[in-house]
Amino acid sequence: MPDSVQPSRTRLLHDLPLLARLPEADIAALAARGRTRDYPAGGAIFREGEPGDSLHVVISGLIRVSVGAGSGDEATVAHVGPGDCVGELALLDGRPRSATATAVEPTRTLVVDRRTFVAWLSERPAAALALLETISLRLRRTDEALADFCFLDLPHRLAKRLLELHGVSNGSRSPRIRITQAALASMLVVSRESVNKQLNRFARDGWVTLGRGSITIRDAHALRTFA
Amino acid sequence: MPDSVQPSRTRLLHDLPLLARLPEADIAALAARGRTRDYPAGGAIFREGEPGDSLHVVISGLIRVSVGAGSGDEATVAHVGPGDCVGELALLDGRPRSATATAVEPTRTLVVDRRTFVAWLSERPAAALALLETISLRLRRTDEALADFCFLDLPHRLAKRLLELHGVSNGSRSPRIRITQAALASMLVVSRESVNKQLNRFARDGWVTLGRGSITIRDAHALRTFA
DNA sequence: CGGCTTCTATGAACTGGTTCACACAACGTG
DNA sequence: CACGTTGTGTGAACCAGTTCATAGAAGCCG
Repeated sequence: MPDSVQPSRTRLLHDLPLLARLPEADIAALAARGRTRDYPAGGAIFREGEPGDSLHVVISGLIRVSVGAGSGDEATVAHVGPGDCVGELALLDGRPRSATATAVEPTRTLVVDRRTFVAWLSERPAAALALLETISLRLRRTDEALADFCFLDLPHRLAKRLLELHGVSNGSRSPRIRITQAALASMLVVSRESVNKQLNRFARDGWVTLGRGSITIRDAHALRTFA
Repeated sequence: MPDSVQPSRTRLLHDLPLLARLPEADIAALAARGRTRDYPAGGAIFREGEPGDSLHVVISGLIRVSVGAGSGDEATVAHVGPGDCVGELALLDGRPRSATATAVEPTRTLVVDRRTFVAWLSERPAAALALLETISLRLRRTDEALADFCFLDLPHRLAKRLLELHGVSNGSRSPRIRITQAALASMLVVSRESVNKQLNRFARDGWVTLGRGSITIRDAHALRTFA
């Protein structure tokens, strides 16, 4: 592999929350052992139930992580972009994929397989500790998502989700969220129609304004106190 | 601490799924540093939101783990008995408790605090790896619970849960599950009445028979194919 | 430009589960 | 043994969110 690729890969892994706090050298060692792979828009990275033993770090593009319900029904669990990763669970425990990952846009990933990763990890105790902490946090977030889903009705969940989406894109300083109502519905695991009706209620209150393929937060404070 | 206590503690930790695959000596080292604590029936081990930095391994008794919803509404997340543990998340990431743990019966636990645990762990890379795998599995199970809750209706979730409860008590070879319908409802996060009505439907089909404080599985196969 | 596809909007009928309001049976205890 | 307490059984009214049906508006492309 050309030397020129190496530094950017290292930086990529370094920005990965999963590994963020590790020494540079360790990360470089891991990056050196990965391979890149490309997927077209709509291409499958992996599917629920498949045996899986690799971690994908997104270099560029966007991946949608979803779980299905047997019947065509499915829910979007997460979107992951550059610097984040998918498939880390299969990496750690070697079990079949628990979700499906699909490229939404043309996407390039850095692939690290289980054997490589475990070998690398077993000689770096500090890395393992950091990983434990990261995975704990993720478990915690999932627990919270479960609780929200159990206890909160659609209006509250929607408000919460809007604020999250707003927060993510807040780096770009814009209150405008680029997302379709159908995609939002899939995240909240409700029907598109319900999302639409609730959004219009928020709009009537002046909390948001709606556009085709976008939602603009007008009163984040009101949304926050509501949620 | 008396020598006589030590071996049983070590065995206890050894049976803990979180640590099961570790060498005996490592486990003994950890057990030696813990302290036992006793709780009366109904006593609080810890509460949601509290700062937490300790792991409790149940020596005897039974603990109910629950999450609340602000409004008095709450859901039972798990029951943990001897050999299992609660509070491991706070241990790993030092965050506030994400759930409440209450002793259902008089309960004795072995307490290991964060500092102790991290010190112990950082000199045992293999342990960290095993832990990572264990936590991954737990994350996976939570994900699955979330998916079930999203996609399955009450009858299916109930059937599934009955089989799980049956499986747990299967060691004692009895198809009779000792649980009240209210407790079951709290696990499934539905009303007691709904559980009752569905149970009676199952009973009409001859799949279960109901008693005061107990449910007896008559046709596990039918339940399984249904769920 | 005209025509297709995607996205938003909205109402009507339906449904799974909730809350409320009971009735009743089993158990425990003064 | 009478009485509170805990647990089960059931119907009626209600409600949040679903499905179905339909319509218009915005963008995309030959």
